[in-house]
Amino acid sequence: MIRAGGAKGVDHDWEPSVSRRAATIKDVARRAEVGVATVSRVLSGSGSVSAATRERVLRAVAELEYRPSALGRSLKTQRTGSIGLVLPEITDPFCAELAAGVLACARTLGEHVLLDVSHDDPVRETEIIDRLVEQRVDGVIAVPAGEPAGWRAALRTGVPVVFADRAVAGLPEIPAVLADDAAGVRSAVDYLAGLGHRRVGLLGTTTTGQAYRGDPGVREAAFRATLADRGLVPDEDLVVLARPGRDGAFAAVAGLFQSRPDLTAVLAATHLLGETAVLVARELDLRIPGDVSIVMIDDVPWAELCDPPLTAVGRPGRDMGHRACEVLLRDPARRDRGRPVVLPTELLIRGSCGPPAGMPGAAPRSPRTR
Amino acid sequence: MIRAGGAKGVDHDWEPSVSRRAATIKDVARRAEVGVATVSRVLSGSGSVSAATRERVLRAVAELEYRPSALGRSLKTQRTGSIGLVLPEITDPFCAELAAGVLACARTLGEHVLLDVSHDDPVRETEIIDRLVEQRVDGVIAVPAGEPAGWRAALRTGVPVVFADRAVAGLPEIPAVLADDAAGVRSAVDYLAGLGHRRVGLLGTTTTGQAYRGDPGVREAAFRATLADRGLVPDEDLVVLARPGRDGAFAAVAGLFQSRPDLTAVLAATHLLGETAVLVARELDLRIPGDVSIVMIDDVPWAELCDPPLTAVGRPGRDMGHRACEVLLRDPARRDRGRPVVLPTELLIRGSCGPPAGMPGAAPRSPRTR
DNA sequence: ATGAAAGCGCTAACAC
DNA sequence: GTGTTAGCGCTTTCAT
Repeated sequence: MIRAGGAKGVDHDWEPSVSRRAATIKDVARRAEVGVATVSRVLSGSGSVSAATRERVLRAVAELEYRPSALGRSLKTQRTGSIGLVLPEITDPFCAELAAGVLACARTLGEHVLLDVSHDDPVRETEIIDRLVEQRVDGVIAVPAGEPAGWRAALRTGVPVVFADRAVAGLPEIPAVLADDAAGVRSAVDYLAGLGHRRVGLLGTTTTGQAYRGDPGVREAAFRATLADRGLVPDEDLVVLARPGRDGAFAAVAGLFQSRPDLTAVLAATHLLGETAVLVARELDLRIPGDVSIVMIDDVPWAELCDPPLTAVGRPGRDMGHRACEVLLRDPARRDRGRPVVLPTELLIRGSCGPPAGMPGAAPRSPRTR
Repeated sequence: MIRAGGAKGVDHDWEPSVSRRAATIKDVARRAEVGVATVSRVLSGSGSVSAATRERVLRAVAELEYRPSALGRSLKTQRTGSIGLVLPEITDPFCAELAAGVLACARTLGEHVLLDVSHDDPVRETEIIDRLVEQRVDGVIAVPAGEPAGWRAALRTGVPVVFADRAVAGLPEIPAVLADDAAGVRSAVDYLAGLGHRRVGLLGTTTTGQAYRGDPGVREAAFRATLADRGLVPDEDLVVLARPGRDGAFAAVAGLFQSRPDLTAVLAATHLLGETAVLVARELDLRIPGDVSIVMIDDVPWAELCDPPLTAVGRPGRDMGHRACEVLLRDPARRDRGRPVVLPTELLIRGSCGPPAGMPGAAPRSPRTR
């Protein structure tokens, strides 16, 4: 195979085709018999090039199957075109939704997404941040584990950071996109109280490490506040905080259900707790909603498949991810003011709640009438 | 703003701290009064440096909060330390599991993961591949959408590719990590037949675009073959192929259930179809398993929460992801031989199957006895 | 309209 | 043991 040699003419013997080194901008320039700058201009669309030249360059690009290297470009421009996404867990349906939102937005903005999971471990999270900084990502979106130190360090490097779903106490300078959890809890408790429930339990989570804004704390507080507004003294035995993990959830739920058989309704602060509540209720032969009504925070696919379908407080995970990405990438103004973006929740009434067992009008030990 | 432009060693006036440019290896070298190579040696641990020098360098690194730039390094070494992960969907629980496996393995190997989703759209997938190549990822793991062209192009650039969960027909040279779907289907059908079922339906999916190895085709084939082995002529009316999406699933399931009330069991080839089957059965007032037994391929969290809990063929999504990553990153040998890695499935017997309605020993229109 | 050349931050020869 | 230097592939003045 003979190939007419270009300007400086010496033919390369291309190696056996299979693994010849990727073409660089220089190869293209040589082949098109132009300077590298011209190739760059053609490919970036900036500057001006004659039609004929452009044509030649494009042909060389095609013939060589040239792919510009983002490495060279990034080094020069000091932008990598990728952002980091730090999630506690990718198998969690809420996090996955959030990720989908980030991905969708990043795509429209032409950014890549570097994903990593922290398992809610601050040490690991800090490690991840470090590596992300080393990669020189253009920004980071995180559902933070709660330890401020790592994030402070990140800030010092100058990477823009946006929190989603949770915010870290003591870092008001980092913008956040949150769900209106307080309103969500309120809507759920109001609904339950409206049904006639007087002894409502809360299945919450312990706050590991630092306190969050936008997480456990506010759910608990909103729970108490709503009850108080209704003139119900929150019975402290009825709020139980589960340790992280399935076992913690199980212990908490079983403990609550067994120690307080007079309980008529419960609000599960996470979908894990909701799931556990359903399972434990089944094990204890408690009917839903006949014996106990359940509302769960976070709507997940299985909520509708449950029998009865579970009433839930839906939080817009996908929107939150999308929004966080927008704030990060195209809203530096907002990034500077510290006010968090708060997105509304929605009470999705399905079949898991009814009037309390003793209630006039309630069918005793049977599916709800009303 | 004046900066003393010193050849060697004039003190810089650092700017107001808030956004001064990140320190480079040069800054560190200058501050530690050594050459850049020494800094590099200290940081990479290679070569030899005197304890005293190392000390000085480390101090400078700390004082400057120096973070080596992966950009510079990658450009030089021609390795980015990141791999691409292309999934049809991140909100799908199976994909999320797979992603978790990849993430776990990548982490132990010190690689970053660039995630993108194709929505099973070949056009989009090709776009993603292109961008990944441009980023010079060290390799890509994909649950492919099915169009070979894009992958052929990828191969030509020299990026190693490994498929997971599905393989693309016509690309035997790309190694794949698959689940043993045929065995999974067989175990399910055998189980159903053993229970006494004679009229078993299959809810499959249409094969969009190219045919897969490891997806719809083999499930359907295994279904027919198992039935045949049992001496049952597969009734072609009983296998229905759903179009992608919720609507397609619904149409298929409703169609099957309504047109063939004599059906006593059904195998759902995907979790979406399983979910839909449960919903439709409920709507049609068909009891599970009294009127119809259901087995689903893919075990998902809600399978246990269903009432009754759903019997399913579990596929090791996380392992598959982990394995795919290993094959990609540390098993170039296997990468070359074309034989796919096949991981076993597991039949998880729960409560959604019983003997067929008319069966001697079966309680008519009621939960299973046996 | 186009080319030459100077880096971007790093590693790896190669000198000393 | 340590410094100097030549690139890696690209963009971007600055000349021409």
